[in-house]
Parts: sequence; structure tokens; C-alpha cells
Amino acid sequence: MSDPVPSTSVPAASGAAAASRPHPKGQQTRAAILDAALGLASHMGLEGLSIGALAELMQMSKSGVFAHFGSREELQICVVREYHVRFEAEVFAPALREPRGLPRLGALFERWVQRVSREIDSGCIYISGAVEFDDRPGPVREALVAMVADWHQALARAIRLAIDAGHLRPDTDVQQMLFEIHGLILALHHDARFLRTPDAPQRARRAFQRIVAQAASAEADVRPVRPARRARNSASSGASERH
Amino acid sequence: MSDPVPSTSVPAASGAAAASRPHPKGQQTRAAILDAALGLASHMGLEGLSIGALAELMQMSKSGVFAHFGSREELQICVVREYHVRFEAEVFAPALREPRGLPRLGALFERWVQRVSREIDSGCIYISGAVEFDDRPGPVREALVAMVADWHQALARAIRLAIDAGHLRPDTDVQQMLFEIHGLILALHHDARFLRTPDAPQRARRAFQRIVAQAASAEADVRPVRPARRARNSASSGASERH
DNA sequence: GTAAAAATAGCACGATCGTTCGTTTCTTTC
DNA sequence: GAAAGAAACGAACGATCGTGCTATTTTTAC
Repeated sequence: MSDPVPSTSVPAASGAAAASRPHPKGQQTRAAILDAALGLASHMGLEGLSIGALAELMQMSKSGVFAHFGSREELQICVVREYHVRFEAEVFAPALREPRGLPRLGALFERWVQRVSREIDSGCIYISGAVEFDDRPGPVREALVAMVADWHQALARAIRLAIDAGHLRPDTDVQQMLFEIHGLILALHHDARFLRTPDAPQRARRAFQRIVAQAASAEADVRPVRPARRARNSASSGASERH
Repeated sequence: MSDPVPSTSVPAASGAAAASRPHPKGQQTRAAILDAALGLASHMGLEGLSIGALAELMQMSKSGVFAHFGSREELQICVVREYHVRFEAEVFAPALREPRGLPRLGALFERWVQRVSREIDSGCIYISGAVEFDDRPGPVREALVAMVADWHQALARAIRLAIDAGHLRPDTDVQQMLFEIHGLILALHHDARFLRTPDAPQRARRAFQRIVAQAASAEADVRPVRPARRARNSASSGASERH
């Protein structure tokens, strides 16, 4: 809730060269529909998003809703794009005000955590969409992949900046760190929304701190630990030999 | 595929005291239907599992399929249970042959990774089900939660055994470690199935090694790192003051 | 073998789905 | 104001959904 940014991602028509005030009323209700659709898709998933339910929620006729998008698939794509716009505005943009490096990376993660674990608002469309469309080719899947890839790229950039700033060790594996951080968010989403574990956000934050701390000033790379028998062994080959 | 274990999780009727060979034919086709349903649900999700599609796949009539379960919801629950049986047989049981501690924990993780990242077979019903039913109350959700909780409990036991065996530090936070490891599997599932990143399994394995190595013989607990500004500042309150 | 019982097929129902089309209402523009 | 155009409605379509029924076939038990 409280996301008043409509930002309808106006299609700007085909060739129309930006009329001053093009078509106020139509785009206005279109934005309202999209807003309702986002709420609906967050609860029911992109596949559970039906035009009939959307029309009832909007107190409109099915065909009235339908006309704004031309097909259900187009509606789904518009929802994905709108979600991306809001996600960027709520998670990405504010973090840019933090100084480069760990402060910015930490802010990105913290806002991400808050967005995913907010129980009032509903599930993350990136996450539910990834599960729904991992086997279903088509433009919706492509749109989802593009959005997620874009977000991952932004995160990778933030990590790299933290390396450049000297906050993280220069040999930090950016993709590996990204993989692990993303895993924390997925686990948070799973535990908070599905299992309803109340301390999931704290677990995610603690794990993030551990990852960052280790990358900030950690021992050498961790060699494959063939799960050791008993105490020592190749285990922690380089880990913490200072203790 | 190649999971010949039918293990229909036979209901054993209500009060019938285990007749010697009760009703061969019915249970046999029921098992075959369940097998097909598992494959279907893995691709389309539990919500996408339809009796019509299942009947066509089985070359049976809709009502013929339907009669075996009495309702779609019951079918979904049976699919969840059957998945759990197979998951246990394929991931959990073999790992019990490994010695307690890190070897067993590592085997559990490795088999889990292989199951999730096997591209031929299809998605993990625990993961897709968690996303589909995190907002949908009812018996299916309850069954899913029970299965996942059971599996988490088994993992927690394995971690605790590793602590008892002296392979992990005695102050290891079991639930925290479980959270992080589960996150790795979720990230693996996401990247391998949705983004189709080929090296996701290796990333998961490496992260697991790092987590285990750190818990095996790591420095003291990681203090909250208020993401630092540059060098000085409250930055890493406890971490990396040596660099 | 035959009779009881279980398994399956066939058909139809109400509901909902996305979509099309023609009409009506509302906005915008002059 | 009036004319032009966009927006919304309403009804209907074919399809699919889960689910009851009643036959019919197949399997089991004697």
C-alpha cells in the first residue's frame, strides 16, 4: 500500500509524437486497473490474475477492462513492468543516495528485505513469477527474465563499487556474492510468507552481515571441503588460522 | 523419471485390518495416475494440475481418474505426499548411510542439489508449492507445510549431529545455518530453472563449503556491520579492523 | 462357471475463463 | 452548443474447469 506512484509506463502509442496532453481519462483508469492488477497478482500470482476478478474489483465490465490491454498476456506483461518500476522506485532509487560501497549495498539489501517481508502488502512478483514461468516460454517469461536480470545487474554493480572503494577484498567473486545474497532473500520470502517464521528478516540480515564481513576482510578462499571426518581435515583449509 | 518406487501411500482404508492382498488393480492404476500427476504438477505447478489433462495423459476418462481421489484437492494432497515419499527415498535415506556429522550433512546437501538442478526432471514441488500456497489457506497448504517442516527438521538434526560430533563449533546457530543452506537451494532452483545459469550448482556447492568451513572453525560471531563509510566511521564495528 | 464388487466410461451440469462484437455512454475538441 | 472520437457496457461465443450421476465393463471371490 501507500505506493501512490502510478507511472503507468505509458506506451506513447505507435508513432504519435508526444502530444501535449494526450488522452487523460483513458490512461487514468488504465493506471487504476494496473494498480488493482498488481495487488491481485501479488496474492494470486500472475497466472491467477483473471480479467473477470479484476473487473469485479474495479466495478467495471470485463470487456471494459479487457479493452485497455488487448489480451491477458499483455496485461500480465504490463503488470510485470509496473512492478519493476515500483521496485526500482522503492528499493533501488533511495539506495543511490547512500555513498558508494558498503553503505549503498547495505541499503539495497535492507530495503529489499523490508519489501519482501512486509506481511501486509503481498508477495514479490519476481519470485512468484520465476516459479510460475520457469517452464512456460513466451513473452511474459521473457519480460520477467529481463526485469530480474536488470535488478541483478544493479546489485552486481553495487558489489563491484564496494570492491573498488576498498570495502571488500579485491578478489571477491561478484557473481558468487550475488548468488548468496539472492538466496537470503529467497529464503526470507519462503520462511516469512509460507512458513510464517517471524524471525526470518533477522536471519537474513545476520547472514548478510556474515557474508559482507567475510568478504570485507576474510581469510583466503575456501577450498572444497570434502566433508571432513572428525575434527580437522582439509576442512577450513585457510579459514581462521589466526584463532 | 527412473523413479520406479510407486509407494502409493496406500490409505489402508478406514478400519480394514490389513487384508493380505486387498485390491490389486485399483491401487495399481491409482499409482500410475499419481505418477503421471507428479510429472504434470512438476511442470505446471499444483494449481495447474487439472483432472482433464491428467485423464488425457493417462488415456482415461475424466471421471475414471476423478473416482480415485474424490476431489481435486485430495489429488493435490496425494501428490504432495507422494513427492515427499520420493524425496525422502532419493535425498534423505541414502545420506543416512554416511557417518554422522559433516559427511552426512554434506551428502544431504549434495543430493538435494542434484535433485533440484536436474534439468531433465522438473521443478521441486516443495518450492513451487510454497509460492503457490503461501496465501491460500486450506488442507493442501497444511500438507505442504508439514512436509517442508519435516524435511527442515531432518536437516536440523543433521546439523546438530555435526555439532555433537565436534565437526562444527558448539555455539553454531542451527536454525541460522539451516536458513542459509535453504537459501542456497532456493537460489539454485531460481538460477538453474528460471535464469538457466549453467554454473548455479557449483555456486551453491561453493557457498555451502564456505558456510560449513566458517562454522567448523571460524572467528567469533559476526557483529552487526553498520555498512561503513570508507575506512573509518563506525563501519565494521567488529570486522576487518586489521586491514 | 456365476454372482458380487470394484473400476471405468459417458454424459451433463453450472461456473469461469479469455475473447469478440455491436451498442451506448461519456470526453474531448471545435 | 454540436460533432468526432474514445471509453465502457452487455451479451454471447467456445473452451475448460471440477463434479455429480447412471451405465457398462472389468476384476475379484466363491
